[in-house]
Amino acid sequence: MLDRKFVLENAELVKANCTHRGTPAEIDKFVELELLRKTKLSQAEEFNRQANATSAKIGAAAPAEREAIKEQGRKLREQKEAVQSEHDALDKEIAAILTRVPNMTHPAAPIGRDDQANLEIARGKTAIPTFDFQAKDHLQLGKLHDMIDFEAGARVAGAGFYFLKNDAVLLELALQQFAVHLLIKHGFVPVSTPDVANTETLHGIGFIPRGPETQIYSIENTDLNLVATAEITLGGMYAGQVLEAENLPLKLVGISHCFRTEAGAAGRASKGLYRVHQFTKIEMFAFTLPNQSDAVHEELRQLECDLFDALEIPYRVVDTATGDLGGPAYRKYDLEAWMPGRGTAGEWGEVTSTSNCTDYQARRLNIRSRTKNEKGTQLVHTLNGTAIAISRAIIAVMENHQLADGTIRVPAALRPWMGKEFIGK
RNA sequence: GGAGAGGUGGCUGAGUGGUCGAAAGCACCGGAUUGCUAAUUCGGCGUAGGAAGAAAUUCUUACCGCAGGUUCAAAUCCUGUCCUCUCCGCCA
Repeated sequence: MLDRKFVLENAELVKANCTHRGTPAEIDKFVELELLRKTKLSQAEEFNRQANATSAKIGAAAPAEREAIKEQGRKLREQKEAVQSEHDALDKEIAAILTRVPNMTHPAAPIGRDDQANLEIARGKTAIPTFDFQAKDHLQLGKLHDMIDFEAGARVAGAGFYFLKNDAVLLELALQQFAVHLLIKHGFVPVSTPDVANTETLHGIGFIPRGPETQIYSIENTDLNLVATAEITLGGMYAGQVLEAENLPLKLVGISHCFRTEAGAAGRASKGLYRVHQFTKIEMFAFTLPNQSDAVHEELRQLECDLFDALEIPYRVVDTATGDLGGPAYRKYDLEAWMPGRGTAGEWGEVTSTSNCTDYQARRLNIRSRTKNEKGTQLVHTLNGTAIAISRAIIAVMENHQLADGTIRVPAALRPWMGKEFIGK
């Protein structure tokens, strides 16, 4: 959520930003309602002030006068209530508009309508593999080594669910170990988070559960939802808290399962593990001071690159265009790994995403920082970044490291955790 | 899941209808003082919003887990809810 005062004072900027983002928002209406709300607020406060003053007199007043003063107080409170309810109605309407206004955008982010305008800004260290044999996709490789069972997943939970088996399980554990250990070395605090979160927390992060087209599974007759990413729980972890500035940036690496309904994704054909209803993810999250967030964002991007370089997976880094940014993101980088089994001769597929959300999430979650010996507090900035989304990382590892005989070479970085050099030998 | 207790400022902890944004202590900040030194003393010290001002600052509203209610007036009374603790039950 943006700051109301900021929107009011920068209506034209915000409007232009909404246009670039492709999210129409009623900024003019917001300005009109907000100005009205402010006058209502002052009126209500003035009535309240008078009423408080009146109440204060009663204790000292002579008994004979009390009834008259009480009556006066009653009237003032009634007037206050009347104005207050007008104010509250406006406030609700304003909040609804504001919820739909996306974050402002980093000036360097490419402007464009959709992912076609995304800008490739870097490539990984590993070259796209050229196979002198017919490359298999991860489904074929998985079948060969009995690693993935979609049929059983469907029996138990429906289409889009799966069982990992045998070496896929070792691969999942190895990827987790590898990523978590690397991030701990970079000062991240490892966290294993709840896989459910209440609706307020989801709203704070910018998700809208229980609506049409929602990506979120909700648990019936409760206020709980299955998390779509540990970003939700990691961000919510410090909701309402004031963090000491000297402890920032605070960097967390969370492990959680992620659940996504993929409603509305039916048209986006994808096979195998690429788009599934549940996967495990290692997620980075950071709370920073405002002047730290750009640097930490670059750090998260670099860490994602380090991880995929170490996995010897070819990738490109994309600077996400305005129209393709999620609501809370100020700037977003995606890593797209080369997946030889996608399309006819391989395609890029998104494997990580890191966003600087500035104070957009912190405002609703009310996460602030305090600097020693300084008065007041300020909203922190929040950032998130995928370290390893297991399902997609597995695709990239299996497909890029396959050999002519169908065995899969385990990248050196994973061998200590896998305990083997090849899958299928 | 059942029974009981409790949620107050950075911390401890008073406060059961008006004089309470809230005693006291600790911590912290500023000044003074100091040959007995983890001392003494004076003062300051919550957060958010609004108004005025160039600014220091001043005025004002809200906030005592959260949401409602009663009342001219609520930290204080009532209802709901969340959380914590203790005991019991169940259990990986």
